[in-house]
Amino acid sequence: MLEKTFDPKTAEPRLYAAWEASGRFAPVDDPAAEPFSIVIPPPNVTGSLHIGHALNNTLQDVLIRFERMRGKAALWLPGTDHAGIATQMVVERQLASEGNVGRREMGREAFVAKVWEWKAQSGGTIVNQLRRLGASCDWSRERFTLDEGLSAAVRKVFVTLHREKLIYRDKRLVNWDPHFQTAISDLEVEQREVDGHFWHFAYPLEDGSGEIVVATTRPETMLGDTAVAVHPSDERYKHLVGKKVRLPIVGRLVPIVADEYADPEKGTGAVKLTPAHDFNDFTVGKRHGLEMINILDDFGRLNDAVPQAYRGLDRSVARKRVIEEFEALELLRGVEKTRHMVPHGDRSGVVVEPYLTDQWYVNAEHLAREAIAAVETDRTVFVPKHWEKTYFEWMRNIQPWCISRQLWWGHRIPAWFGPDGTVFVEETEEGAKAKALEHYGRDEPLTQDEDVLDTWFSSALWPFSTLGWPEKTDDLARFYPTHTLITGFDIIFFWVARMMMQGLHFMDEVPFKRVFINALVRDASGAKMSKSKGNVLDPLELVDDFGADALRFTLTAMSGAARDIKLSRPRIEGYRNFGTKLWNATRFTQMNGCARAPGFDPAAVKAPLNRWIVGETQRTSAAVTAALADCGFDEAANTLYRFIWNRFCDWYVELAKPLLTGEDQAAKVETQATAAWALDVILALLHPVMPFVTEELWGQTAGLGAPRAHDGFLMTAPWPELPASLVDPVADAEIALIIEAISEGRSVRQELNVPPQAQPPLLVVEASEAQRNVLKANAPLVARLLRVSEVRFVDAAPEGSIPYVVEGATLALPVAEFIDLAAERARLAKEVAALASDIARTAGKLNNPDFVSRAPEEVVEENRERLAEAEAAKAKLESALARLGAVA
RNA sequence: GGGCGGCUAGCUCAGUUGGUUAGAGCACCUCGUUUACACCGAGGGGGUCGGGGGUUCGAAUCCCUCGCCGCCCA
Repeated sequence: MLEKTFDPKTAEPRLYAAWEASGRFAPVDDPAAEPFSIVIPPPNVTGSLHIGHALNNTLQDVLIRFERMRGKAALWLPGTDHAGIATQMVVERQLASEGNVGRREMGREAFVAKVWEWKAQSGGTIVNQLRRLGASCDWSRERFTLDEGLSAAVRKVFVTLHREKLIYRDKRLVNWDPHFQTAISDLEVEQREVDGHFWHFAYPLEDGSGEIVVATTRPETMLGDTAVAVHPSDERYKHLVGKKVRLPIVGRLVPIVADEYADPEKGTGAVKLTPAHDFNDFTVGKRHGLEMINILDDFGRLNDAVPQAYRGLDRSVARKRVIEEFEALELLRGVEKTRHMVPHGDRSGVVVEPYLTDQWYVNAEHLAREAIAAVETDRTVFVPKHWEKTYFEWMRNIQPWCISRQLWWGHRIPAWFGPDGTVFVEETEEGAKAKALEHYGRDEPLTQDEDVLDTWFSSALWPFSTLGWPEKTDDLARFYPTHTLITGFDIIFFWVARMMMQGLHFMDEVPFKRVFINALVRDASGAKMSKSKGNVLDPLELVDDFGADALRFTLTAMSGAARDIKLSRPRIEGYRNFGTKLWNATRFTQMNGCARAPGFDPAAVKAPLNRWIVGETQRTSAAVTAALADCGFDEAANTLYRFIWNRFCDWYVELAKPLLTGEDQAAKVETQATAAWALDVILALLHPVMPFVTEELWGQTAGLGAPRAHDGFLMTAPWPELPASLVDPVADAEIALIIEAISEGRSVRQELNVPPQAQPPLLVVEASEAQRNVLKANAPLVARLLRVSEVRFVDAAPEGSIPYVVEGATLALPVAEFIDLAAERARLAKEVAALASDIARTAGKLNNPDFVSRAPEEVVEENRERLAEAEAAKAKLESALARLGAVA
């Protein structure tokens, strides 16, 4: 006998261990099985599971379990990402907190060794947390972006793209993060609106004929100014173009140039140009051949290109000093407050500097062409579709991708420099040496590029590098392209787009046929969860409190992708209760001898109740299958919830009780077998969403009756495929009548405050022949659930009985002695009013010639029937009301 | 400034291609411990579907417009 509730705390670890030990997380070996693969969005190796991971991985697990049960060779390939900046940051912080020397003092080799140590120590955290969630990843194929195999893939891709001139070295402005002292890509820059000022600075004209006033939000950059620009058609300044100004403080003479970049409407209409520290100024500077003076060092301090007094100052200190000096020189012409966008590093949070350096770039524009075309032609589809727009928007305006990072943790760039700066890009040092020998005619010392690659460079290869590429492995042949990618919209650019580019370029095939973009999890009030706000729900804590199934079901049921998920504990609690409900329904069947019958054929059951539940089960299985096949995770979950709770438990189990305890042995046996059959189907359908409780129940019921065709784990049991012919409309109608008779009768009783103990008969006043037969055959059932003494057939409702109409039949409860006549009149009047308004609406439609002539025939017919039914019901209730009036 | 998403019951959300009386869960009120389940059962109240306009026989659903909220890009 089952316990009263499921105990996730003990059962989940036990079940997971058993699954994992079975080796069945790996795809089946059967070459006939259709491959179905997904690759995990690799979490940061040193990270820990947050609620977003929980959602994303739950959906992946739902999908992979579904396809595995459908008999596919289902592979969910897991792994982790080395997460360059993030990990290096964590380790540096840890070193500092332990009072160690910094990484620079420590040296590259020692530092990287430290990071590996940290990875060894904390790298297992997140994958173990995924296990707690129930993720059925094939751990035997687990990969890490810095694995030797993946590193080989990275080198091969780099070298190939370099040969194709799609990777090149260039000196241009990059986004420089002074905190980490590295370049970052455009995507890693966050524009934040901040309060600032416009300072108006006067630059004296060289010839002493006056001054020109420029406005700037960044005073310190004036130390690197090399021109002033005005709009060519700006009458105020036309006469100054070609003249020079002498930069205060610096003393440098710089030209006034005419350029359309200067906006006459903005500020003073004249703009200072610092080509080495502003993206716009850089472009203008190129146009006019201006000098580019870099005034900063890697740390964001002023360098030796500025006057002595400023050297070594932090940029923020320098800003204050410049302003003070302008004031002292009486050249400050004004200050206005402004709000403006300032670029910040997304990891460091510090203000990013445009900085002139040599970096490696990918010609993303070239690679994007095919990636755009593939989505345009639906070789890869986004679900929901509208995310394609976001993808296209970015892809069509893509900029060169800066891929070098001045970090130590990552894939070191496979480029070696000779003494004269000649670069040799090869997969190995030996290869580079050979090329150098060829080039120089003798051995020359080579030094490898110090930089590493952007983490996303290796992530972009994930769908094929994890399958063994560049080796021609069986896995690669079998599982590439992958089927579905499930990820968040926040990394469409970072990751999805780049996988599309690299996959198409190197595999000539899209990396995945479908991309499902999952929602963002927020707190109950809709705010983004963050540690600083303290509104974070820790998925592991939720698993502890409610079990993994409850959390999974909640996330799945709320995953309607159009909107954010507002997660709250009461919601999870409710779905925990759902698991308990199923548990107890199983417990009930167990107590009542429900067991699988050998050779049970659901199409052959006789009792209408059993025929009905068989049909309902079929409908549910078809709906759930269609939903899951289409990434309709929420729909699948909600369909199951309604079926299991509101149909199976609320009605089937209740209606089956008399059969299970009754005298009719044949009906009893059939019901036991049907219940066992339906429950097996339910467990299978629910398994992808709630794997633990279903697996446990599957195991607990394994010994009841005939053995299952599949006697292993539910996880690998076949998915229910039931023919639509199992639906029996006659049985449906019969059960509908019974359910309605009971429901409506209960409603009458409660509304009129008939005492629960009272057991009047149920009177059947008017009903069709078929309906009479159904009510007669099921009299004990109705009597029990409606708490009436019997079902009695009468010719007319006696005085003081309370009639109600269901499915066109008139039933009545003789409960006059118990009730308040005024309450009953009110009830009837309310019903009559509701019917009257319905009649008015329907009649209005039918009296409209346009409706009758233009609406489809079946819609018109439906309305005619509806009107007739409502009118009949209204007449019955009105006569009852009249009788009551007479009594009073 | 451009784009996307949202606005439906007190709260969180469903509502296929326009077509019964717009649904569910939670919360709330009433009743109930009938041999699966109080992590339960029965019943009930509660919405002019953000505003306005339009198309249509018919609009929560399609179109236009305005408002508010959130996000992305510049």
